[in-house]
Formats: sequence, structure tokens, C-alpha cells
Amino acid sequence: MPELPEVETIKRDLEKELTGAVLKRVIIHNEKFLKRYHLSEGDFKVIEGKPLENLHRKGKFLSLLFDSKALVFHLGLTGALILNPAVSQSSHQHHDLLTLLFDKGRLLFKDLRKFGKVFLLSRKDLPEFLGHIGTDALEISPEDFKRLISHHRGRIKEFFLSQKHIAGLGNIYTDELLFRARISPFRRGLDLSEEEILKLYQEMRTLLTEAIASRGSSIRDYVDGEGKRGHFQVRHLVYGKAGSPCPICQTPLKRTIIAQRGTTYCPNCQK
DNA sequence: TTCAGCCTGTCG
DNA sequence: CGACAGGCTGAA
Repeated sequence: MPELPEVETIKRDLEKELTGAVLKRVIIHNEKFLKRYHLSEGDFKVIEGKPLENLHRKGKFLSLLFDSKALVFHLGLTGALILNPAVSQSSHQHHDLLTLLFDKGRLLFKDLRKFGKVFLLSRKDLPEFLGHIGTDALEISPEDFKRLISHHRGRIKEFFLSQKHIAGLGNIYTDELLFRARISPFRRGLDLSEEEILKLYQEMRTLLTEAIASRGSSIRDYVDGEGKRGHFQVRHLVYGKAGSPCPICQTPLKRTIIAQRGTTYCPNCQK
């Protein structure tokens, strides 16, 4: 799914097209899904008629801010927010969950696997609501980054996946980051040297910035706010490439499981 | 820290 | 048919 670069790309797309747009009506396509989040058609009355003031992202959570309310999305593995999607004549409309009808266009929330989430809450509760995840990966200072990693007893891969220390990296960008920084996914946070941590920090920023510039990675389902694919996947070095030669040393990349997630790395380059 | 579970789909 | 897929939770 959308990790930080993908959610940031969607945020920018929606910001550009929908800032100031008035929400006319909300249409629920899948009541059963919305019911999981205790939402039904009438609950959206509080934001209907209000302008979308701005958008906010922390980690993989994207919030649309209306007056005193926040509509918060998490896209899970296959969620998408698409502006003015072409009306598909027959097939995959059954993945549609919600449409927000604005005066300037319609925004569709769809999700094939339905691991996505949606919450409607008061804007004043947003900081606390997002408080269970750590600082956004592009916001954290090098000092905080170092402090968090050097206290982490578990494996470094788990550190990035958990979201509670630093928010935004998922399986793709964690594998890519650890390769770029030449660090084994099995290493424990508190065993990393200061230089290694600094290298990780710098590579993390570069990786995420480059990925955003490429409008994110589309492996299979991800599309941006306009329904188009990203292209950072062509620059992946290890993710999904187990068995292929390492781009640096030609050793075959290995695949293992860490924290229940497929993990690809170079057993030679990553120490 | 591991595991099933939440869902649906693709690939071999 | 089984394995796997950009995530995350709650329970053992």
C-alpha cells in the first residue's frame, strides 16, 4: 500500500484540486465497511456544506480538515483516493466505499482488500488521535532519530515497520532504506554505531524525497489522486528482487521473513 | 514476539 | 491448490 511517499503524493494532488472546495454531499457505497467505523450516511451532515480548508498527513494517515471536523483516512494495503475517476462501466465498482461530492469534483475512496480505515472526529482531537504513532519520518530531527534507534532492543526492520517510533515507512521503503544504508535487517537498533545511524537518517530522507519526486511506487494497485501510477518502482534496488544479483556485488539477494513480512536484502553488502 | 485475522486478488 | 501481496490489531 501507500507508504509515506504515496500518501504524500495523494495529499499534494488533492490539495491542488480541492483546497477551498465545498463538500456538497457524501455517498456511502458500502454500508458494511463504514459500519466498522461506526459511520453511516447521517454522520456526514456535520461536514456537508463546509469547505475543505486544508489537508494534513502524519505517517500514512491523511486527514481532510473541514471547519471543526477532520475526516481521516488510512489506505491500508490497497486503498485509493481518486479525484473524478472515470466511471467504470461494469467491473470493479464493488470496491468503492465512499464518494465525497465537492462543488469542484468528486473524490472516491475505494479499497480492494478493505484494510483501509476512515474516521470522522473533531479537529481538536486529531493530535491525540495521531498520538499513538511516532514522529513523521520527514519531520524527525537527527537527534531524536538517533535517540529512538539507540534505545531499540529489537531488530531494525521492526523499528521502521512499527510506526510507533517513526511513522511513514512500510515494507518497501524499509527494505530499500536498509539496502542503501548497507545495514542488515537483523541488526538490533542499540547495536548500531553513531555513523550507521547518521547514514540511515540521511539515506531515509534522500529515499523518501526521491520517491515523492517520482510520485511513489506502483507495484500493483497504487494510484495517485488522479488515478495514475507512480514510477519509483523502477528505481527499487532490492524490494521484490530476491534471487536477482545485488546491484553492487552481484551476490544473489536473499529473502527472509521478519515481523511476518517478506524481507529482501543483500547478505554480503548489508552488515 | 509470534500468530491469526481482517479481505480480495494474482501467480505458479 | 498454496504462497504471497505497499498494513495493523489483538490475543496467546
